[in-house]
Amino acid sequence: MNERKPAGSRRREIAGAALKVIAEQGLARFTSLAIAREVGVSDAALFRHFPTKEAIVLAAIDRVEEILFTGFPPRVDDPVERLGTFFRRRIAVIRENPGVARLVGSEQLAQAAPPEGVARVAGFRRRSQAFVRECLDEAHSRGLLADDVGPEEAAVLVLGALLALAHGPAAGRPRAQLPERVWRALERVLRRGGRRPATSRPTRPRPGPRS
Amino acid sequence: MNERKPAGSRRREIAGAALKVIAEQGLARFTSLAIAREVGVSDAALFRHFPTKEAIVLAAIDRVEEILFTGFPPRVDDPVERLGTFFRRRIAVIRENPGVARLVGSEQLAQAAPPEGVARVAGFRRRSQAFVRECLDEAHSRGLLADDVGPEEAAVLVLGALLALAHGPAAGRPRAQLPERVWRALERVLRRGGRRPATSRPTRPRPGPRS
DNA sequence: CGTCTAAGTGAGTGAGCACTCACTAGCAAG
DNA sequence: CTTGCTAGTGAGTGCTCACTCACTTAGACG
Repeated sequence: MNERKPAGSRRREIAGAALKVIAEQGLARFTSLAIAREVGVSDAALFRHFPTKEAIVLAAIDRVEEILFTGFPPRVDDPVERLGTFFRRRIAVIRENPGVARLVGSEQLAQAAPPEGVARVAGFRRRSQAFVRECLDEAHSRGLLADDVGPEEAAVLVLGALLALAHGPAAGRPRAQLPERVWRALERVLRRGGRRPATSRPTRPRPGPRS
Repeated sequence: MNERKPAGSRRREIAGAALKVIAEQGLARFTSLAIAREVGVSDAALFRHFPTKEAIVLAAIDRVEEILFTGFPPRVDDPVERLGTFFRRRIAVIRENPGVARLVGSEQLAQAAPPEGVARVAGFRRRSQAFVRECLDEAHSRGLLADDVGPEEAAVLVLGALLALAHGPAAGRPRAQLPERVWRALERVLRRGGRRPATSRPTRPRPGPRS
């Protein structure tokens, strides 16, 4: 028999394993046996901690929410800079948790989840989109946006860049700073007067605090 | 017994039905029975025309290629305008074949396909990305690009916008012109001198010829 | 018309899956 | 140590799915 663990910790472990399997192996290989092997127990053991496989998926969705939305929304005054902080954090999250982006972006989680879970994942997307829109609307009404780019189009550009960077290959070394360059390009494009020579006042690098 | 059809036509019909099922119902409901019901025959009949379900998926991938890459690449001299033509065509394709974008963008097809198919779908993405990069590199070397946006960043913006528009909701009426506005914003941002007051010389509306 | 080919069918078959159950055994408290 | 609790197990169970097979019959052709 395998090592025994208290229920709470096993639950988290199982949810994490589910996330890992679905992210690394895809839906087709996302079976209770695969989850169990990842944890190192028999498949029957899973059902001591969760009533169904769907419940495991829901717990995995909880984990995704935790990963995506800690320290959200960033509290930064300037709306464009706030958007930049969000952008960089999302990129970091995607880098550190490969697969999570693919999960939320593609419909894979939705396929495995009960309707409740599908709705929650859709909610994650809406929440991120709404945040981007709000930043841009605020920037617009404060007169910070360049006037040849409406906030609606700007939102598509920002969200799209995020999607493109997330779906791209795991970003080999030479391309590591690409996201940063993309954001700087975006900021120049979005900010009123942001297109003065590139030395104007670029974004603060913010090595800093993860709220 | 059902109406009999010659083999070639049935094959195409089955591939199309597979595409429809996988796009509309998702991977979980993508079963041979579902395909068969879509066509209007029994599931056993499918295997008169294809040796395996995987072979059906491969045929569906052929169909996707046909849909995505007819009239590709556009033959337009100005690289930015060429990119615009591509952008608009892709948007149109996505609009007319809902689901196809989700298929290629998300990993759904990959989950159902044998490795050969996965590679082909990855090739579709690479081909589109390479085209975008080539347009932008050419524009750059011809001095057409604004000099505060490198071709690499520009490619992320263009591909991202495409992704964001494709993944968005099926675009209710009021938002119908959003893709056009997004492209115009992109063009202003990319072109050297494209940011003179918005009345300068925006994109030609091109009501015109589908090559 | 009769003949032959092959598209179509209903009833399987075996494999893999989520989930169950009777049972084992680690661990905490008395 | 004994007792009680529960995490863990191996051997199922029933279900769905891809695929097969013996057979039927549409329909092209002489």
